[in-house]
Amino acid sequence: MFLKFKDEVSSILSNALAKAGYEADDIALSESPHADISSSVAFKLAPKYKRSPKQICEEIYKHINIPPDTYVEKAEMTGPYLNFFVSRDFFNETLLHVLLERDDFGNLDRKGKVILEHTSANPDGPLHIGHIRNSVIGDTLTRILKRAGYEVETQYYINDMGRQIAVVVWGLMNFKFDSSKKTDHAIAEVYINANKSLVDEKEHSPEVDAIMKKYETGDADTIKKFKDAIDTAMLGIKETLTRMNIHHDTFIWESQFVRGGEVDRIMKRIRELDRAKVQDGALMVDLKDMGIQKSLVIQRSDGTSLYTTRDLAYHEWKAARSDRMIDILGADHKLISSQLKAVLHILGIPEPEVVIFEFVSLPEGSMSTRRGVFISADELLDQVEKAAYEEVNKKRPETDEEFKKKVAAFVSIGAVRYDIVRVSPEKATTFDWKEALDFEKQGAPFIQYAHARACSIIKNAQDEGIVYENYDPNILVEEQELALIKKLASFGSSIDNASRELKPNLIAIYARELADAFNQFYRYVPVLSGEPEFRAARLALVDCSRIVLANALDTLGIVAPESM
RNA sequence: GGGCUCGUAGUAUAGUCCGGAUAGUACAUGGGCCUCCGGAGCCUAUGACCUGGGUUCAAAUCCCAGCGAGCCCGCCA
Repeated sequence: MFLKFKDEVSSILSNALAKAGYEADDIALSESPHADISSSVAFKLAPKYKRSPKQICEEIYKHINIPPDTYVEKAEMTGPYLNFFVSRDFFNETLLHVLLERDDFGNLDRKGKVILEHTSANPDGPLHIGHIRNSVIGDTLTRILKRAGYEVETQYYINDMGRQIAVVVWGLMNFKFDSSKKTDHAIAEVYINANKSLVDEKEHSPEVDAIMKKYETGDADTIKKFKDAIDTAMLGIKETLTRMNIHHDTFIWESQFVRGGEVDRIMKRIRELDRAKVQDGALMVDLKDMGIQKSLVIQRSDGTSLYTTRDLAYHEWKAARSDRMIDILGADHKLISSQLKAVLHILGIPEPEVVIFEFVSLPEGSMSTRRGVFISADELLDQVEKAAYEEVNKKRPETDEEFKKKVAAFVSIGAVRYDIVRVSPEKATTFDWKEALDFEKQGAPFIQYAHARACSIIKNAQDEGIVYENYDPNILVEEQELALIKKLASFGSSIDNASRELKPNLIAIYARELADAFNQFYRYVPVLSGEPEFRAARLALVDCSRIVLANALDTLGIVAPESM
C-alpha cells in the first residue's frame, strides 16, 4: 500500500517538475516525521538553476496536480520541502487489503529462483552461538525473499573433505564415542580429544594424512567412515536447526564436485587462462588487477584441489540452477569470498551475492570448536527456555504445566532469534549471559504479547457475538488509529527494502514498531468497551493488526501465539 | 606491516550505501498510570553521533589523517 502511495507521489512530483521546467534525475523522496513522504528536490536543483531552494520549491508546488482516485491526499510546502500526505482511501483500502489478502498481505511479485546457502558449519561438533547468527540471518532472509516473490532453495554445504573431518574420523577410531550425549556433542568431544592428542603426540599426524588421502582417492571403507561420522554430527545439527524453526531444502556434499569431475574441469579452464601461472608445481591465478594482492592457489603441487577450488565448482553448479545466488558467510570469509567472486567473474560465471556477518565472541575471546571453547546453541536455548519458563510461571501461575512448557519453548526461540536478527550483520557482538536471559527488553516477547492481546480481544468479541462484517472504516480517525493503519500499510515496503538490501534487521525493526503502534492504540482507544458505534471498525483494525503482526513474526521465523 | 569492517547517551542499538527540517528505540536510573478489552503494557524526565581537518548553502552520513576494537593476509577449511 505504501509502495503504491510512493509511486503515485513520484509520478505527481515528476509531472510537476516537468511542467515547471526542471530536470532532476533524483526526486529525493524520503520518509520524514513531518509528512508521510517528503521531497527535498528543491535543494538539489538550486545550484544547477541558480535560484533559491525556496523559490524553486514554490514553482514546483504551483504545478502540482493531484489526480482523483489516488492515495495522495494533498501536498504542502514547508520552506523548501515538499510534503505529501496520504488520503482517506489509503487508510480504508489498507484495511480492505489486509482482510482480503490475509497471510499474503505484504507479499510482492518478484520473479526468479534463488539459491541461498547458509549455516554450512563443519560437521565436527554442535552449532555454537556464532554459527546460529549465520543460520538466523540466512533463514530470515529466506523468508523475506519468499515474501518478495522469489522461489528460494536453501542449501547447507557440507565440507566433508577438510582435514578437520579426517581428524574426527581418526578420533572415532581412537577415542570412546559417548552415545549418551546428543550426537553432535559426542562428535565434538571426540574431535577435541583427537586434536589434543595430535598436538601432544605429533607422530599420529601422518595417520590423519593417510585417512584424508584415502578419502580423496575414493577408498570405499574410508568413504563409509566419513559418511557415518558426518551423518552423526549432522543429525544433531539438524535437530538444533529444527528446534529453531530453521529448515534446509538440500544438503550438498563438497566431495560430490571432486568425484563428479567438476573440480577437474574448472581447474583445467583456469590453467588455460593468461593470468594462470605455475609456481613450484602449484597452479595459481593472479588477481592484482581486481584489487586483490594475494595470488590464489587453485591446485596443489600434488595435483589435488583446495577448498576454494571446490567452492568454485559448487558455485558454477549453483549458477546453472538459479537466477540469483546468495551466500551467508562469517567475517573470516571476506577475503576468500572476494577471491572466489573475482575468479568466477574471470570465468564468466555469475557471482554470488555475499552477506557477511561479523563475529560473535565470548567475553574471554573468540570461540573455537577445536579447542572446545564455545557456547553451544543447545546450551543457550536450554538456558533461555528455563528462564522463559520461570517467567510464565510467575505471570501465569494458574495455567497448566503443558501450557507453561509450550510457552517457554516458543518464547525462548523467539527471544534468541529476535536478539540475533535485530542487530545489523556488520556489527561484531560479544555474548553476555545476563543479557541473553533478560526478558525485560523490548524484544520478541513484546511482539508476541501484542499478537496474543489482539487474539484475546477478538476472542472476547466472538464470545459476545460482536462482528465487523459491515464496518465503516471512515470512523477511524484517532491519531493512534491512523498511525497504526499507516504501520500496517508499510509492511510491503519493509519487505521490499529488506529483500533489496538483504537486511533482515529491517523486519525486526518493523515488527517492533508495529507492536508499538498496536499497544498505543490499545491503550488509548477502547475497542469492545467503548461506544457501540465504533466497535465494528475498531475490531476490524484489531483483526488487521493481528494478521500483520502474525505475518511479520512469521517472516522472522517466530511463533505468533494466541495466548502466552 | 598490508587489506576489510566497526566506533552514536551508563549499556545495547536504528539511521550512514543515496548528505537536508527537533538524531529514533530499548535496558538501566527518576516521576506517573489498572472500579477499564491481557500491566510481558502505557505516559513522562535525564542522557549520545571516537578525535582532528576538508568538501558543501547543509555532514552522524561523503573525503583525508589519527585513535580504539574485530577479522583476514597458508599448496588449511
